[in-house]
Amino acid sequence: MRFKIPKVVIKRLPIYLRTLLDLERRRVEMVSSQELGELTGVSSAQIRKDLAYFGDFGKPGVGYDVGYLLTNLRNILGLNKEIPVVLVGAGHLGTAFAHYNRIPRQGIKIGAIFDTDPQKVGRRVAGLKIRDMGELEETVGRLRARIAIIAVPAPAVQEVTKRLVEAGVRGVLNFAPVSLKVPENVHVHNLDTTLELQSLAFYVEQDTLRSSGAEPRG
Amino acid sequence: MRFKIPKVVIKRLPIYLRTLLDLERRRVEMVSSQELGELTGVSSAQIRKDLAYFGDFGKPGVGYDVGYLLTNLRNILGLNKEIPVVLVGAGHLGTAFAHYNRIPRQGIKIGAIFDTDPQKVGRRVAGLKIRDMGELEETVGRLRARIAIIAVPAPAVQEVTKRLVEAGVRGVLNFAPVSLKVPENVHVHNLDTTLELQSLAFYVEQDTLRSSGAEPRG
DNA sequence: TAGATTGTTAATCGATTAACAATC
DNA sequence: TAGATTGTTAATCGATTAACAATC
Repeated sequence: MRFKIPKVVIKRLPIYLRTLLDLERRRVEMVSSQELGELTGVSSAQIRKDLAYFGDFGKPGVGYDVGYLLTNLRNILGLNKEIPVVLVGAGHLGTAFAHYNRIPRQGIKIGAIFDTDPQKVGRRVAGLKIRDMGELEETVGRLRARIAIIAVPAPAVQEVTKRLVEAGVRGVLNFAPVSLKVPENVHVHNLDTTLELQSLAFYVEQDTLRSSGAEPRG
Repeated sequence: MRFKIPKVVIKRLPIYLRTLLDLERRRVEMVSSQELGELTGVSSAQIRKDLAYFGDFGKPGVGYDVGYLLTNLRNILGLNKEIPVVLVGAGHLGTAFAHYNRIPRQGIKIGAIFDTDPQKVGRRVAGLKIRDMGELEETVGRLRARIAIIAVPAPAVQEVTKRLVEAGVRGVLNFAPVSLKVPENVHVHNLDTTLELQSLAFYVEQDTLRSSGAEPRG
């Protein structure tokens, strides 16, 4: 990249991608930043600015070609080829994830599933055989997996992450409520239901207080 | 609240809460903003500023009393009492969520689980009987549930949300990859694995290009 | 051409960091 | 008291919005 792209911009690109896929499915050929803004909830100015970090994809007076912008977004995000990921943990959450991603989306394909439980090892989930954790390093290397989804109990997450990183993983999607320590060349995205629920509780509580006429902290 | 609290601040409060719970478990009685910062990855100045939105909880020269700050954070987030939530969808993801929250954490307690599938209705998940969607409104009302977790297929999410909101729900945790339309007094938090994976792909791809010496877009 | 919409610059808004007087 | 750390103000940094010349 010629200069640093803000993280908020990268977070929005998949939203644009999803919306454009929907437009493509509906045979829409051109879209303006205004229209895309209404569909995504992002301002038109912001969309134009976000896209301009990566190139000039639009035509003044016309808008953006849906197919052309889709191709470019896929290239930017690195989704223009198959991306093998490994899933660690075949509990309820891991199983849910495996089923949801049974069919690869935008190149992202689960290449292997691991678990420690001997009862589970060898069984199949979403068409994939559950492997023993002992095969982790070898499999990650063979698949050249750079991304891992971690759906193991919180106490095991740090150790699993360490092994994955040593095996070559550079991006981790973590579902456990822990702050992972990783080298700075490794990227962690957390999906923490507890944090989201607790912050949701704040807003719901606020609204309840307000509507009941109570006056917090004077 | 006397003035508007930034959303980023509210998102950090549960992180402080979690870390303080850990300190309490380890019998630590006092903590400085500096120490809390090292444990959470948030700067000490930011922690002091965040907390100061809600009151003066610390003592100059000493720091924060762990128990006292915990109590206050619980009060701020509205977690000082039981918070009934309903879970819609008893598929893999809903089941994972139910098992993880079998024991209430910080007051948040699953009060009911719903599904449309007649095969599932009546069966038990994490000690709770799965109810038919027909009971949704009545049950939400009876439990006075203000928060719902939605773990149903994407095409059903908007309709389910509409019914929940009409029944009194004001906060929604949505796992499906859709932009929910809700009245402005309803809060939606999205946990979207697809978006997180795709943005992760960007960073991993970048690093791969950089380390291989390739030069993107000149 | 006339109308529409881009890419980009300048203005605004908001959040983080630095610094320090107050105070335990 | 001397040392430490808070709460808060001012300075900095970053992201969003507004506006418009360029151009299809």
